[in-house]
Amino acid sequence: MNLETDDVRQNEGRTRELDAFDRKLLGLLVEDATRSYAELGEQVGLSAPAVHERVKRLKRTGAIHQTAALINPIAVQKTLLAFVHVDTAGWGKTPELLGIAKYPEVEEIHSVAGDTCMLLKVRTKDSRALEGLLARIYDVPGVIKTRSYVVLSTHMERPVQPAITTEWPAPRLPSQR
Amino acid sequence: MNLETDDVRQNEGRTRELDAFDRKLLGLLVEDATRSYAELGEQVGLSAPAVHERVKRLKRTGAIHQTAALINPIAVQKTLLAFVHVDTAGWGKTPELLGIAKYPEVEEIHSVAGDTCMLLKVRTKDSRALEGLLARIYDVPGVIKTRSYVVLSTHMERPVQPAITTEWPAPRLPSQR
DNA sequence: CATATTGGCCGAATCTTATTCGGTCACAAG
DNA sequence: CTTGTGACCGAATAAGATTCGGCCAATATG
Repeated sequence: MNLETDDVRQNEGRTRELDAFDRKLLGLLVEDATRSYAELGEQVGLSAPAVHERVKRLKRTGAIHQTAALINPIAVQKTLLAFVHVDTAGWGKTPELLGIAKYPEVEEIHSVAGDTCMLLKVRTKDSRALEGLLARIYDVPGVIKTRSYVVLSTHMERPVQPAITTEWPAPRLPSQR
Repeated sequence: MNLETDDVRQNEGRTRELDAFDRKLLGLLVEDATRSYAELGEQVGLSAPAVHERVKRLKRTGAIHQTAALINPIAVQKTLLAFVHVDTAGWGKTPELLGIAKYPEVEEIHSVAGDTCMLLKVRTKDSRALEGLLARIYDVPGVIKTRSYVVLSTHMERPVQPAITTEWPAPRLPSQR
């Protein structure tokens, strides 16, 4: 592969408004990133080189930040999914807490508004492993308590979708209740 | 592309234990699914055709269920991320509630143990859109109330990792606290 | 108004990579 | 011991990615 080719990472800042073609391409690629440029072109009505050019730009500008294989948690022995709310004394966004990112069972770490400080999405082999992870979380200075929501079943889980609902249907009126 | 070629979807059931090569390949592909088979082979110590064979099997057996472009929420105008806990009267897993899956801002729907019935991960354009979505959730018969945790900042967010922590370091002993 | 300049598209090469195809080897069952 | 079976490899082939030159429209420029 040539150097200078496909250099992602440059011009991260550009956000030159996505047009209809870009949106469609994003939709198709989120669904299946293995499609050929020829097929993509056919779907959106462009030639393969034109699609290639656009996809390259989407990557360059960061609209697409990664192309990943999504794996089945069961296949890799991660049967337990849980969301852990962490209350901390003071400002929870400490390097120590972020340090738990080193464990591959931690998938997300967010600071949230509401009665908790941090929210974690974790996926472990079993409850034993969740316990091990929670123990490590409690080790972090400033952690007051945690509340874990163990997932019983997942009805849907998908990557960020490019589509946006522009018109929210009116809720049923109170009189109709 | 040939028919009969690359038919994923068959033999979903097979879970013939993943070996070290498979794990390494999964790790590499989760990180970047655009790598060539030659490069993958170099990394794990196999020839390109051998890698191809294994990756095909990983897809066939469902260990890899999708290859997706992961997109930057900001690029598609989805600035607001929130986790919504939904309390329902009775068993919340109704078709009506699952019906909200049709909105592209809904990324996850789980049934959870704990004081709530369902947990949603949603990503919207702004708080206005979150309101619109919540209105639709309240429309579902049986929904008692919701609690939303709005994300202020995301410190980490990544796909399912194949690695597993086998030995959890011992927590600090109480005497050391 | 005439004319550069730019950006984006296309078809036609070209080159890289995926995929297929024997053939070999190790291991296990008969 | 012989026969399968599964997985590997190198080489050959096919498919797809990437590059290239030219074209065209929209927009600046003199």
